[in-house]
Amino acid sequence: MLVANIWIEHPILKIDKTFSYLADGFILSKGIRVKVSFNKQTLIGFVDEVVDSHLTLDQFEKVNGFCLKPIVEVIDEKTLITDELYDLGKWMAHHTISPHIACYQTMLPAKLNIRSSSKKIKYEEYAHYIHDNVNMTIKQKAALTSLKTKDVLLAKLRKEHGYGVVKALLDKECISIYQIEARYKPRLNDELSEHQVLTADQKNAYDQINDSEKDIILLHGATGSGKTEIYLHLAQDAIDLGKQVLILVPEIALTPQMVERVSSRFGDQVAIYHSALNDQEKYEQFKRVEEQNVAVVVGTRSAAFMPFKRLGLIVMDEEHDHSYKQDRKPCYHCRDVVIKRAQYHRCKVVLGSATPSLESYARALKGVYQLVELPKRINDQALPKCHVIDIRPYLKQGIKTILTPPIQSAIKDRLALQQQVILLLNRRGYTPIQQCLDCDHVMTCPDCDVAMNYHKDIDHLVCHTCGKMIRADHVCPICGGRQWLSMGYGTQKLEEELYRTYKGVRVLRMDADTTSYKHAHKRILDDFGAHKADILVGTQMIAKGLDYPLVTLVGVLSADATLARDDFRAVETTFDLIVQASGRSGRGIDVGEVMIQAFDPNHYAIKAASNHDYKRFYAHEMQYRHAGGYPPYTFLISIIFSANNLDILNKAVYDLADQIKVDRSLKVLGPSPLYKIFKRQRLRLVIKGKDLGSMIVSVKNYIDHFIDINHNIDVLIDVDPSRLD
DNA sequence: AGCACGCCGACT
DNA sequence: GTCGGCGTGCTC
Repeated sequence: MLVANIWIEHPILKIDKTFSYLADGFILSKGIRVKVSFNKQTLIGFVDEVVDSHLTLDQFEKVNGFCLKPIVEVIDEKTLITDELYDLGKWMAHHTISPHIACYQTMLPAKLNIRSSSKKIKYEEYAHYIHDNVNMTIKQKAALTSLKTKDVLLAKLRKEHGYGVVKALLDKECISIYQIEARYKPRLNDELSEHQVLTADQKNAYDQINDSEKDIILLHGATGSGKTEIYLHLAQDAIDLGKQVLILVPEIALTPQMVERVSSRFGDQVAIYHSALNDQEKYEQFKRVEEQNVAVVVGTRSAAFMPFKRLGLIVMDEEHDHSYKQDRKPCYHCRDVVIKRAQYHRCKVVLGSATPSLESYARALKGVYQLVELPKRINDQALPKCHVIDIRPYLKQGIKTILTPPIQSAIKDRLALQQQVILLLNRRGYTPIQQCLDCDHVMTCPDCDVAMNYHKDIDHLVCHTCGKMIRADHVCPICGGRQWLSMGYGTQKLEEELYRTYKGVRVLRMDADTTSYKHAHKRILDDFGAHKADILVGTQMIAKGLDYPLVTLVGVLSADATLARDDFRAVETTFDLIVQASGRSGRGIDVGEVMIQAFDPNHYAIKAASNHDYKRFYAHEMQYRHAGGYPPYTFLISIIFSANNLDILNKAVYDLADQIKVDRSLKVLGPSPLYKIFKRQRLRLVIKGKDLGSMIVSVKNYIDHFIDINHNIDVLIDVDPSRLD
């Protein structure tokens, strides 16, 4: 008797274990989807393993105390995943303390998601030549001849030769029709470009990477030092060996530029994978990789799970970026995933950044990773000159604009020279704060305890945490007042102010609001690249990777806003943002300039960033991490508990904290209250320790028990969280 | 999450 | 005497 252990796709995913089913008469292997009856419902499951039991059905029931049910139906003929990805899922479930099924769902494109087996896969119809026929018109002959060399899309054939002609050929059985699954090919450059010759510095770095005995290389290169060209050369080497290459970028906003460069080198062997693709496109890209029709994949976090069979190189650009960390269950870090995959494929991982994460840099200094440095910009181009502007004196003078006089005149100069400007303001919307004129109440989201932002274009207040919207003419919930004071600056207001200040200026705005429609990122960036605008305004999504030679001024308008965050990584994030944004300036012939507006211009992060001095920042920040007992000196596990009822939540979590505190090897911080989101009250525990492996095991035990007895409390575990705010 | 079983109140 | 309220607990 064959017994299949199956992960059940269950709505609440709280049960992380397999269920056994009778598999006699089915062809099964791990990674195949099946329909099974589960508690009087038919659910979809994912086969883990099939074991040949020597027991009979009756004996099995006696031994185990339950009766095996047969599998209802097998969905897939072939397994969805490779052995490697199957093991990767198990590894991920353990290391992120997440249910296995959640991990496999994350790894597979939505079309193959276990639940969504019913979603239609798109097919394309092709026409195929069979034989000639004597009774053919000239048009029919022409159509048939065009088919002789290769099969043609039926729709295309009909369009070119006419519907009737094709029908006649079909009736005469001169052609046949067959269907194959559609394969999305992104529109790529037709012309291929040659590899550029590496400069001496680049060649040196390239050689160091190749000669390194270590498999993980941290490429610490200044912004504009030509890291991408090195990636492309390394990729070519891997392809020449018949291997595949994975290039990761942190945000979709960066994929157009990277895709452009990679595809102009490698043509249609390139696949793109990021969250803006629809389900069908993702599925088709996944299959292209599986069928090995792709040599290079460029993508964001989720591309780390592509079904490669012979990876030769993984590049992770901007490795410090926090969007590599998923903040939903399973909270995995893309860097950990690709390092794991590289071990399996025995290939190198190149982590590139101008501002490496402290963890990675520390590992490189310790010799765990190979450190390769590229301190200078390409062709000895100067790093941009940075000016830090203290906002406070202007505020005292009563100047109520986000653009201080020095930056205003600098922008004016650039516009006169027909050069371009990038302005970074890490706040979307029009104004971030709405205060009641009668009682000073600041309007917060009714579901989330965070201030609501006014968006002028839609004339609504928007909660940036949950998306809730309220009409702008709302009444104050405290005093009934109707008059509101709008304070602060968002990108919309900045855009408006630029139009007012500079007559005839052309401004593009890039933030979550302007990039919601498909291909919006590419469209905005293409327009800016074609100099259809003078100023690009945006949130952090414009800080990284963009390379426009006409940009000679970058303004970071409120540089220390991120410092106010109560988070161990707040300073690092601020430093990164300033250095990365600065790096957009002066990448062409003209020397670039950067203006940084801050309330605290003497803060060490701002000073170090304005001097492009990573090492000094690193030394300084590591002291703080050491003193505070934060990563990379310790490991953290964050556990966020949420429930509708605060009393129940408090009691359960305080009890749990007391239990864990008995364990002397673990340090427990909290429970600390977090602001509520989506109407749910939240508490967090942070576990600190020196040995992540044993921390994972004990936390898993405590939480499994906790979930068993607290059904109404949601638990989100983040092993090695990238931030705590 | 469903969907059962289960143990107490208002109806023909 | 039973129809049905939704509390509790299980799902191979």
